[in-house]
Amino acid sequence: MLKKIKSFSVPTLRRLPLYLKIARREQSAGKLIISCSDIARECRLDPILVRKDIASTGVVGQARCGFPIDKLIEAVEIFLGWRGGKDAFLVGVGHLGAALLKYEKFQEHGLMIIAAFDIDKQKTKQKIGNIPVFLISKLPDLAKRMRVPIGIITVNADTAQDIADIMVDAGIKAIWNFAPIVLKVPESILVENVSLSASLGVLTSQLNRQKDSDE
Amino acid sequence: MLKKIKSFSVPTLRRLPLYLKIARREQSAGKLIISCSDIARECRLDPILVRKDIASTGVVGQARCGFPIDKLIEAVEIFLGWRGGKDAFLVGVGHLGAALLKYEKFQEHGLMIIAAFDIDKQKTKQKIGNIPVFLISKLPDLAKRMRVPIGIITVNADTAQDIADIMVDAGIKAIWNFAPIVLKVPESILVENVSLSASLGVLTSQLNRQKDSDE
DNA sequence: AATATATCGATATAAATATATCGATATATT
DNA sequence: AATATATCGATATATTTATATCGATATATT
Ligand SMILES: NC(=O)c1ccc[n+]([C@@H]2O[C@H](COP(=O)([O-])OP(=O)(O)OC[C@H]3O[C@@H](n4cnc5c(N)ncnc54)[C@H](O)[C@@H]3O)[C@@H](O)[C@H]2O)c1
Ligand SMILES: NC(=O)c1ccc[n+]([C@@H]2O[C@H](COP(=O)([O-])OP(=O)(O)OC[C@H]3O[C@@H](n4cnc5c(N)ncnc54)[C@H](O)[C@@H]3O)[C@@H](O)[C@H]2O)c1
Repeated sequence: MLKKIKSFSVPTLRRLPLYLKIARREQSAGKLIISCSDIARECRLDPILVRKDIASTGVVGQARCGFPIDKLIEAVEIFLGWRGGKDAFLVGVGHLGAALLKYEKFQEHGLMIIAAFDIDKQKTKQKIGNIPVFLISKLPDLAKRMRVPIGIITVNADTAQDIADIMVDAGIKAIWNFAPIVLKVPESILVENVSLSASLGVLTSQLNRQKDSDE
Repeated sequence: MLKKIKSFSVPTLRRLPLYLKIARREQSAGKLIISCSDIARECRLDPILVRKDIASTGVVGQARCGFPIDKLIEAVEIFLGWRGGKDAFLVGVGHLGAALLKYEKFQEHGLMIIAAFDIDKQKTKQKIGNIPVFLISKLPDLAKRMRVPIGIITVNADTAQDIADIMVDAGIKAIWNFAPIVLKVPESILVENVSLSASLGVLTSQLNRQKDSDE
């Protein structure tokens, strides 16, 4: 019974952060109202699609004018779970992991990376982006005590499953996975994969086809 | 007339790299044949979906057995444009850009980052991941002379459009954009965005909804 | 040799997503 | 004040994507 969560369209969830970014910028520029058409033009999307996406956050607009920016921002932030901020642990302080730790904008997305972990003792000697790095062995205890909901995986592909297992055991509910493998986790655990291969596949495949048709 | 390129499903293009990775691994392990069911199980997808995806690459299988791995790999690589390798320039040697430059696996995806560019002269003093870094002012001439098809954007959001303009002028055909903005480019230019906000939006939104239903 | 079974490939159906249409309404324009 | 217009919100349609069904076939099993 409880399983019947109203699930929202993933494409919608992926577009909303962009609308939010635009809305915030316009708000900073002093605007009080923004219309779906404005957003759609900038995103190069159909205004009807933007309106439907925004409708799913529950915010109500004004005919002929658009949406009050403050209400729109609030609704989208709440809908995305970006209000308040969620704690996260990052595991794998390598090239990519360090880049993420140094990225300051995640706070705008309600993500607080409060600690990082690595197996390499050298990495624990310094803070990165003002975030402390601990030995991976410390993760379970810390995660349980602090009830950290999100784990970020930036270790090598062949270690990623082990780290996922550790995270699940430690009570982490959602995993943001940058390693190029499909993690095996219990159904109740959310996994979102960032697959650069997938993205690159779209680009190069289309590039190839375009070239073929040119000649 | 020429515009009528048979376009393939983007979801399919995004899944194929994963199948390829699995196929390559199984080939290394000595296997000669692989079935859609095998791949589907590992990817946690419906075998029918995997079969349809693979069918779009044109490879033919054997009833009751599966696909010859070598033929499958060849077909997917060709389909994705990963055979031969495509040259790319990267602009913005900051935290993220440097991580990408140091990532060795892009060659497996047919991507050869042959040079990087930055506006900061300091960055040009050293190779990163064995890739030379030049001043951004050198890009147009080099790109034109070498006919580089792909540009990777890892500069700050507020500079990304300028860099895109420079790339388009320099004859680059496809842009892999890591900056969180929608680039304005001519229709003929391909753009693929890597949006961490989008990915994070899916994760946190679903996490929120799950939590709501728990209590 | 006969039978069972797993898989491909084609076709059909279902579900999800995107686009179109239309009335209502708030503002701007005449 | 009357009219035009841009936008919302709801509903309808079209398109895309995913899943199901079924016959053909190659191998394994009895
Ligand atoms: N660098 C990129 O641009 C890039 C791009 C796409 C995908 N990825 C993926 O991201 C992941 C990380 O890539 P990277 O380039 O940063 O690799 P990296 O080798 O630089 O970093 C991996 C880090 O993980 C740590 N680690 C290894 N095993 C561990 C364990 N058991 N517990 C804790 N820490 C452990 C290592 O010490 C290292 O610091 C890989 O899976 C890679 O495929 C990276
Ligand atoms: N670091 C991350 O984890 C991360 C995550 C998501 C998105 N991004 C996006 O990726 C981009 C880069 O992020 P970052 O953290 O690496 O930033 P960064 O500030 O570390 O790097 C930006 C680099 O671009 C260079 N640059 C600026 N203007 C330039 C110009 N006109 N020509 C050439 N080079 C120029 C800077 O000198 C710097 O080296 C940003 O758009 C950011 O939003 C980064």
